[in-house]
Amino acid sequence: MVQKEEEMRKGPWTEEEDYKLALYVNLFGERRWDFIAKVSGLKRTGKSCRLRWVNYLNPALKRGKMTPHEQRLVLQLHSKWGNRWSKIAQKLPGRTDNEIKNYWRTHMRKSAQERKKSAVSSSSSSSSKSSSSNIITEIKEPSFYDTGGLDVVASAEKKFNAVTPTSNLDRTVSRSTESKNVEEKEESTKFYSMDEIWKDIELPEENYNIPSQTMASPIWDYCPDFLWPMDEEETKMFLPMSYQFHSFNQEMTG
DNA sequence: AATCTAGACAACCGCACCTGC
DNA sequence: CGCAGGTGCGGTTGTCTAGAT
Repeated sequence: MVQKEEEMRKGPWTEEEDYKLALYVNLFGERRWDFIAKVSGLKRTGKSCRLRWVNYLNPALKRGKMTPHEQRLVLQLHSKWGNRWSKIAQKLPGRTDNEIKNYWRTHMRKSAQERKKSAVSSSSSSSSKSSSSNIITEIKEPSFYDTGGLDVVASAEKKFNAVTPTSNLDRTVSRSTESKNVEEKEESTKFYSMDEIWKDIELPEENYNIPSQTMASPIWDYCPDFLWPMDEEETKMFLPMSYQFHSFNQEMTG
């Protein structure tokens, strides 16, 4: 049933793997990942396929740097929800939880380092831990970028999340209504003053209208249009993968 | 030019939850 | 009700690259 572990590929995805995955996700939708992994002939786990799609191949993804607006949104939402990355990602179309998580991690580490420096240089006797900016904690502490203090809200919400539909789409739809309720609940919960948070980041207002540096996922640069509006070409997809990819390449190269 | 470092991004892992049997 | 498989999430680690030294 389950493929032997030694047969499963790990590590970076190749272009060919991306092609295959994109084709089969288009055929079967963004679900049944184990099934897709199996029928596509990819020596990857369903989990790995899903991750690759969600974080990289999904055409809805924005790529490139976070805009100042997005950066502020992340900070604002994180102050409300803590490390609920998927929840935060829902509010930033085209951004993944992984991307936001990475962004946060990188920038909080940076902020923490700067803070540490300034703390050392300004005062060596200050040992107060009740700083208003406790959103930033010491580097190398466990989960240093975890705000903490939101456990109550988080656990309450966890119970609220008990009803979860199956598909990604359903989940998103459901969560949008769900999160609204949660938001209503949380609206009254205390969160960090934004002034305190904004102090830690640059706020180039003038950059607001700068178009975000976005681009399609790399694979879409060379994926032909015929891939997405599916028609009789679908039948070809059921040919052996070696043939499919070969003919695909021929399409690409003319 | 070589090496070092930090940032950005990709991917894996473990756990929890959901669903169908 | 319990179990197994599928899926999603958060945490963590690995890799690549650009800039600094």
